[in-house]
Amino acid sequence: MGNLSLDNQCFAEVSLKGAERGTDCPKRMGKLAENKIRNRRQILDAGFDVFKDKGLEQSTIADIVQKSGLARGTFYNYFQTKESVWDAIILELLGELAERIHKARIQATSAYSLIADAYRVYFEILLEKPDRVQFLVRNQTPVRNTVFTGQVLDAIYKQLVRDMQASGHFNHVPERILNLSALAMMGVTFEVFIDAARGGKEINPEELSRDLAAMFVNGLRESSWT
Amino acid sequence: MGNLSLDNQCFAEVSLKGAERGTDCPKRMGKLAENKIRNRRQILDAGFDVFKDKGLEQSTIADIVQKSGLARGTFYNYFQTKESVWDAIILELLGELAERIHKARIQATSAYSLIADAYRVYFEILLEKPDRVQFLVRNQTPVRNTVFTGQVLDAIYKQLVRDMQASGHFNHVPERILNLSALAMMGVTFEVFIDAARGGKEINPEELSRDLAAMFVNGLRESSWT
DNA sequence: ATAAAAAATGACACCAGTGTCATTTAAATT
DNA sequence: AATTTAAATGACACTGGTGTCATTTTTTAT
Repeated sequence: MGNLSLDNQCFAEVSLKGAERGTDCPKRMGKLAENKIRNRRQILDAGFDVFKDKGLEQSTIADIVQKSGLARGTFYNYFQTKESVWDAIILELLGELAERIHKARIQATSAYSLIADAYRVYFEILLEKPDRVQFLVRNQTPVRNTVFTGQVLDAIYKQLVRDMQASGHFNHVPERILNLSALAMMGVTFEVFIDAARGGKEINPEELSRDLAAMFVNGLRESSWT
Repeated sequence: MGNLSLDNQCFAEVSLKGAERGTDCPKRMGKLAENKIRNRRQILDAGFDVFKDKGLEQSTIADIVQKSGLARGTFYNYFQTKESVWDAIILELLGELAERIHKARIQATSAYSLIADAYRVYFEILLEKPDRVQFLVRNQTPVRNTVFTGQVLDAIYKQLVRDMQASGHFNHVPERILNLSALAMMGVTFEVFIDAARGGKEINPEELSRDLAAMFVNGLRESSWT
């Protein structure tokens, strides 16, 4: 799996709409640059679809090329490998995820809500677009691999620890346990979601996040549940 | 990843030693059958080494064939794909793991020790043979994928839930939480181990299992740590 | 000892996927 | 409008790996 550094610098978030519509946006963008963005988008979208259907492993550059409607050679103007397409897709998704989860966390008013709200946001985001669920289920392994690797893991994991510390709700917990639990919360997230998806159970973000938070905050000992 | 059903029925655990030594064993085994076992063993061992070094994805049948010392054609008399070699290897490892963990669990005298002891056994088994650690680290993804899939997951996961219930130490915990926590414990295991391995930290099975158990039993709330 | 059966061997044909590059087409510049 | 620069195109050659199978070797049965 690539290293998630940005393969191709064309990261302008400028939506095409702006350029198409007229002059409400800066609009100092030639057709060339415009097309670069559109092509990149097309490749990413095609990649998402292909990965969703066949899984990263089984997907080939040829597949992506075909679905994108572009020519084989064009692909190589934007990405070197299918993995770099993958990385770009994940990066995009994680960006949104991280932002919204962080937002939820800093609003939390208790240890419990810090955990519960983050989980809820996570589940909600996934369920927002049905394709995302299938993408995740079909690619559990590579997603996990990307997320739990190097910078990305560090970014997410450290942010979680930082959020927990900053909240002040966990001052009493020894640091090594705090680290452990952050790791645990992340590790669990996946399992739980996939398990639910696999069992065909309807996922109830509200309930699931409540239970998970309760479990982590209260533990399993008797006094917690009587 | 294959379905872990046994590709090739030759699962006789009879060690070659018995046959070589003389008559202390049944020894009603012709050279043909004997060789079948030896070849299979050779392929599995070669597979383990290759996977350990290159990772499942990067490994090819050609690699395994070469390391095994057998001929290409011979390989296909025993396995259809590298994945079935993989599955056989994992199955063997999991067998040992499951047995020893179960043994530890049924001896447990408290909720805490049920969890802690199982974790300890798990870490110990991994550290027993150094190659195993490298194998795991190099193959986190496929291992996880195999373990958290279909029958195997069910076997391990359900066994855990059953052990917890049978112990009587968790009668007070609502069933859905019990299921959740079993999932959590499994999900965490990996993360924690890999994290330690990645960080280059020396792994202390004793301490790590204590902390994990404490976390799950007591939870993170204030009263648990003051 | 001989014949029949089982298994091992490795050369070979085959293929899906890759990355390149000479050529064409489109956009920017003058 | 002409020229230059940028990007798109897809045919092509190449490759690493696969699975097969006719032949040889080893084992078992007679």
